[in-house]
Amino acid sequence: MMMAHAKISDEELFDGLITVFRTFGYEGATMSKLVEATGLERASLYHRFPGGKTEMACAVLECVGERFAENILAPLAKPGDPAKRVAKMAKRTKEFYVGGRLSCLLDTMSVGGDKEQIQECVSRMFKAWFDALQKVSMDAGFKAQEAKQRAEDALIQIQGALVMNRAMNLTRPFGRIMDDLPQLLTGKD
Amino acid sequence: MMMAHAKISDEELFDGLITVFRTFGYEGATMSKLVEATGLERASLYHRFPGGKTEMACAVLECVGERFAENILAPLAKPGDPAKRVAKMAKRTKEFYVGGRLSCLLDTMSVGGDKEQIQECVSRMFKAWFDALQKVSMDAGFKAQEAKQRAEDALIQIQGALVMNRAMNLTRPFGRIMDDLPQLLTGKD
DNA sequence: GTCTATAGCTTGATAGAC
DNA sequence: GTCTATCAAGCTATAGAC
Repeated sequence: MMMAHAKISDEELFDGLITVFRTFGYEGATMSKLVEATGLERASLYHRFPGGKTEMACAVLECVGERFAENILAPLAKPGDPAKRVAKMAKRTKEFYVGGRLSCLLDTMSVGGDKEQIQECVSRMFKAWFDALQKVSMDAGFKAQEAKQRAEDALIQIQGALVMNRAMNLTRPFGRIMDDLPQLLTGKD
Repeated sequence: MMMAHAKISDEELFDGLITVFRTFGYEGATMSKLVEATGLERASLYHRFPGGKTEMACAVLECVGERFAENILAPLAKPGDPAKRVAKMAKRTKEFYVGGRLSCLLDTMSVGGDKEQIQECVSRMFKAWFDALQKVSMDAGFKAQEAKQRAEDALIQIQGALVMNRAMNLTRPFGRIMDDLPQLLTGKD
């Protein structure tokens, strides 16, 4: 029996790809899993991404980077009280990772890292995240060096909490870390 | 041409297996890579681990768990000043992860986690690590609840720093986190 | 206890119809 | 732009010689 042609939107397509790459990492994200998650056949995925799995992975990273910038980092650059901006960012981050139950794509995609192109994408996106955190910390009155360290600490704690959640199924630490972010980045609640 | 029989010690064998699983995760650790890293042929690996890749992964986790308990967690349970014990633990941890340049096996092995047996191993070993940290924090005078939170924070920061190092090639945060561990876990330096 | 050789399946990727 | 059908290569795992 012939299957109905699945004409899906870019958003649906990327939702499927993101889920697979985030859950299984680059190596674990097989074409079969990507086909199942998107509803498109192999050849259709290759039509959209002629560079194959590597191009899919990079496109997925870029897509998540854009969504992250719009939904999570944008509030950090708005005017107003830095502590309130960070609180908003923390709330959005909690939602983005579903209370910590989802892994970070940048984490899982960096495992095994023998594809230079992917490592470069991951590194660049982490840098954008870091810069946004450092900037809001400086807006709160911290000098560059102090703000840099606080931004590092924030990223470390977010990533660490997500790892602990994946490995031990602990959701509480992630929530606590998120709630403490305004204090960490701005010195105030 | 016939290859010389490679009779290697259990330690050499596990060194090879650990390196591959830690670097590439469970999915990325292919038999070819394991063969190359250990110097044994496929069939010889299956002779030692009849359960195949899954059994190898579990054995590797147990082996690392033992080494970790002996070299890193043991100093925590010795008599003496808790802050000094933690400092010793931190020093050993730095060496274990080569200044942060190596990933944590528990992290990379938990990516993709569709093998229940492996997830159970990872979770159990994290628990042992956590318990040792909580205990030394209680030895330093903190009540159970406070010590639990400090142990959580310590694990989160260690894991987070290792992720940041892998993804962004930043070694400095890991060293700083390690140096701050005595303060975090005991309240003193 | 290690090896060579191979089975059977899945992988990433491509050709060509519609 | 999606599909079916197929490829060569790589995968996990096994059989059997020494």
